[in-house]
Amino acid sequence: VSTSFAELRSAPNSSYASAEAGRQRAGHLWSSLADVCNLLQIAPGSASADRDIVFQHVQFKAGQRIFTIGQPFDMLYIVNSGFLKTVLLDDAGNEQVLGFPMKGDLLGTDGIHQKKYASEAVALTSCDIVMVPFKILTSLSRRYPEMEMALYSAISRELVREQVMLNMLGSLSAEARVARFLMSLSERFSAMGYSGKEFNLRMTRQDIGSYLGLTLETVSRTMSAFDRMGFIAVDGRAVVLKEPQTLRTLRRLPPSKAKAKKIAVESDIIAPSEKALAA
Amino acid sequence: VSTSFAELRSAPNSSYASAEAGRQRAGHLWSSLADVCNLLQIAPGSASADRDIVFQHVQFKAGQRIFTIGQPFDMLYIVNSGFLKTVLLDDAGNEQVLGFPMKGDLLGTDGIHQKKYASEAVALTSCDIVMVPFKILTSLSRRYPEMEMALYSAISRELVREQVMLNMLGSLSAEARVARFLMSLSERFSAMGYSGKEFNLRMTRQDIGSYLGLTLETVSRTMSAFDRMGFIAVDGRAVVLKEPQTLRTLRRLPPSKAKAKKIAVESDIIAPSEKALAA
DNA sequence: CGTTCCCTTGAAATATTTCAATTATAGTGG
DNA sequence: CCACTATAATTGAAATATTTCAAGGGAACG
Repeated sequence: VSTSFAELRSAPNSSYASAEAGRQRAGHLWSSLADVCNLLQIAPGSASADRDIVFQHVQFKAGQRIFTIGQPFDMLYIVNSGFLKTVLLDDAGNEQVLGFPMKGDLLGTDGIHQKKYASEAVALTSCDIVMVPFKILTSLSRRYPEMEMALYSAISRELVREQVMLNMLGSLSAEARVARFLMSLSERFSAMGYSGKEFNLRMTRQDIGSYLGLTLETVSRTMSAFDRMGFIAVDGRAVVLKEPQTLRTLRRLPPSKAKAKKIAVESDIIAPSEKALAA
Repeated sequence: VSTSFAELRSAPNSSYASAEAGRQRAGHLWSSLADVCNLLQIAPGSASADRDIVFQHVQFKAGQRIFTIGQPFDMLYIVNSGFLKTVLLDDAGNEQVLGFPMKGDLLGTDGIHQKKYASEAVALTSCDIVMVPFKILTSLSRRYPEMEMALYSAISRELVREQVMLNMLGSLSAEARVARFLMSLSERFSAMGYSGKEFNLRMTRQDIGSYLGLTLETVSRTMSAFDRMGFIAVDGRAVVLKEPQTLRTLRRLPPSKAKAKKIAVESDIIAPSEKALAA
């Protein structure tokens, strides 16, 4: 089931590579409007009949930026293949990871407001990206109402996704955040037709930590703990989900219970398999 | 300068009042398209000439819900006056505060995607809200391109606002979050023509804490600390900003410095005014 | 004028970070 | 192809920020 995840994963994470931002070279592929609708999981409606409009693809290598903060906005991007991260940069140049776009995701919508991109997108692996000029999209909206709704819907979905993240950062423990992160990846891989049970992380612990509002050490420790508890098997970037249901519902290791376990372990009265949990 | 903030502020915070959700009574006011553009701070363009379309207002009292999670989406709302909070509810019924909309803010855009509202809006004070049927807005978009852009722009702005919140929750200390929250309120009050220096909080410490990913006690303590340090004067919900510049740039009390101060205080070698900071 | 909710403050508990050292992994160039 | 270097991941121990628990006082509302 799981397709070859053994692609390159260079991601040199070069902090200030805005020089290399932009198009690497003219892509060789083109997509029709129907292709794009399909990628975005939109019912194409009558718009799919439009054969006049095609969209160019561009390829990016790991580490390259699709667009950068402040760059004039005129284009939306749709991921056709590959994995990316979107980030905000503070004045000190520190990255705040906002998300990990993959196949079917729409990028760049945050640029509409100020006519400049508010975040930047970095390729974590080789990527194939469809370029969609915003002007063309709005003109299509006028001709095909279902395209209009699709665009609103895509942006609205992004909004909801961020709301869920805010909720997560505002209310969940480190364990719960990591657990949900893994499940979210799992679901997205499944939706793409890959295995939701076994997959490779494309981002560093640092990236995950930034995304979840945690330090990389906490992420590492939490994953190791999940491994010891038998919820997952983790080896570097390779992850196997063994108890998805546990991960899905994990909110926090109940403090009272945890305390009880700790005491129990100290007095050696519980099974060794449970010691890992309290350790 | 500061207008009468001494309105009612009941906000009984009644957790499950979905029964009272919806329109309180038919409003007596109506807005033209030009009024709406003005409220949203949009250049009206040719659309303002359209006198055929008017939008109804509705009044809400503190504690009432403008819309609730899961309710079928067909309407956007624009705040004409009053203060609200938008919240997410988890399965246990706990509120996660997403924002504090006020005059000029657009509500309900998160409902576009699933055709159901993803969050709910609760009045914190009496509110006057303009109802804008989404269908009418999209039909206007087709007639007036500047209306189309205005709508995209408003949603995009919301997206950026949430990104900034994610950054805040992911990377800032409790002190920095509270400081930025106060400055953000200040700027919004200023933009509305009120005093940005002195204002009343319309939300509880609980609400602020939820919004900032902190407990209400931490919010209270942090504000008290700012007061002791002379950055603000706080008395319940009344706030006076005394050193906005300090608040604006506050990232975290530098640990090394804080430690130095602590030691200094313990050995009684620094000025009393500085003791508050280390205490 | 009592009841309820809200705010403040302290002290102890605890989750998470920070600092530091070690091992693994991937990409580079001889 | 191998060694070399830089980046990434793991883990421990100590430091620290924030939460939790608890109690008292204050403001608002009916």
